[in-house]
Amino acid sequence: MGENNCWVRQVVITELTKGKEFLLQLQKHVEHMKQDVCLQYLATEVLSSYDKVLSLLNGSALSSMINIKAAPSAAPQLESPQFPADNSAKSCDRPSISRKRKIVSRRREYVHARSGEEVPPEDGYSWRKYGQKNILGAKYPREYYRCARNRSSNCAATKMVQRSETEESLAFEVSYGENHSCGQEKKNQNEELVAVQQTKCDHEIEIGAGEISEFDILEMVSTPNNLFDSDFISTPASSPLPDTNYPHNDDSLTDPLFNHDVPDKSSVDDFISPYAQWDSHDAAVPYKLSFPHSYNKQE
DNA sequence: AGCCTTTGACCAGCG
DNA sequence: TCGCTGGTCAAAGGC
Repeated sequence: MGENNCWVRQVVITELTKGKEFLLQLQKHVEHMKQDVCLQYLATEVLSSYDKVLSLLNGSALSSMINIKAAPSAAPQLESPQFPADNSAKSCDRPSISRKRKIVSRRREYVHARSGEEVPPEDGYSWRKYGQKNILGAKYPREYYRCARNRSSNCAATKMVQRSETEESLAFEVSYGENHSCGQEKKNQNEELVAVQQTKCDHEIEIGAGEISEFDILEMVSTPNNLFDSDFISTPASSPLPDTNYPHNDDSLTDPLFNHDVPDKSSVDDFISPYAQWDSHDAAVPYKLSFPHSYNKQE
C-alpha cells in the first residue's frame, strides 16, 4: 500500500515538474512584456510555490524510495516464533506464532518463470505452503510459504510469492522473511534459477544513506496503471551497476543519461532523477527502476 | 502415518 | 470506533 503512495507521489512529482517547465516558458514570455509587472510577479510567485512543493516531495519521496541500510536497527524487531513476545496468548507444544501482523523487513526479489511454466523457479530451499490470499487489486492470489523444516527445527524462514500482473513476461515477486535457521543447504541454485539475480553481492554503491547493489537491480515487468515503463536492468558480473546503455531493446530511446556504460557514484543521482524511480522497500532488496511511458521516446 | 495443499476463519494493524 | 485488509491458523482432504 505504501508502494502505491510512492507511485502516486512520483506521478505528482512528474506532473509538477512538467507544470514548472511550462511555467518557466511562460515566464520567459512574460519577461518580454516589461510593462506587465503584475504578470511577472505572479509568475515568480507560482514558480516559487512549485519549487517549495517539489523540494518537499522530492525529499520525502527519496527517503522512502531509497532504503536506509542503517534503518533495521531502528525498525521494529522481528517477532520470532521461537521467542514469542506474548507467551500467554496460547499454550501449546508448538511455538506460539502470533497472528499479529508482523512488521517484517523482507528481502524482495523478482524472478521470471521458465518458459512454458507458470510457477516461479525454485530457489533452492524446501518450502511448505501454509496459506493463500487474494490481495486487493492483484490479479493473482499471494501464496505464503514457510520453511519445510519449520516444525522439526523451528526455522522461522518464510516467503511470499506474488505472480506478476503482466502476461507478456511471466514473473513473480518473491518476498523472503526471516533467514533460515535450520541449516538447510541450498540445492544447486544456479541451475534452478532462470531469474536474473541471486548471487552473493560483494559490490555495493552508496546513494545517500541507501545502498544499491548490482544484484538489486533487476528487470521489472509490471507497474500500477501502466503509468510507468519499468525496467530492471541486468548486470554484467564484473560491473558494480547494471549496464545502463538504456534501452536494451529499444533504439528509439536516446537519453544521454543512459549512453554511458556504468554510472559512477556521482552520476547516480542524475541517473535517478527526475523521471526514473528507484524503488526499494527493505535493505538488500531489488530496486525497481521506472520510467514514464513518454520518457524521451522519439516520435 | 506423515506430509502436503487447500481454504475458510481468525485476528491485528491501519486509515 | 469500525470496517477493510493482509498474515496466519488449523481443519479437512489428498497423496
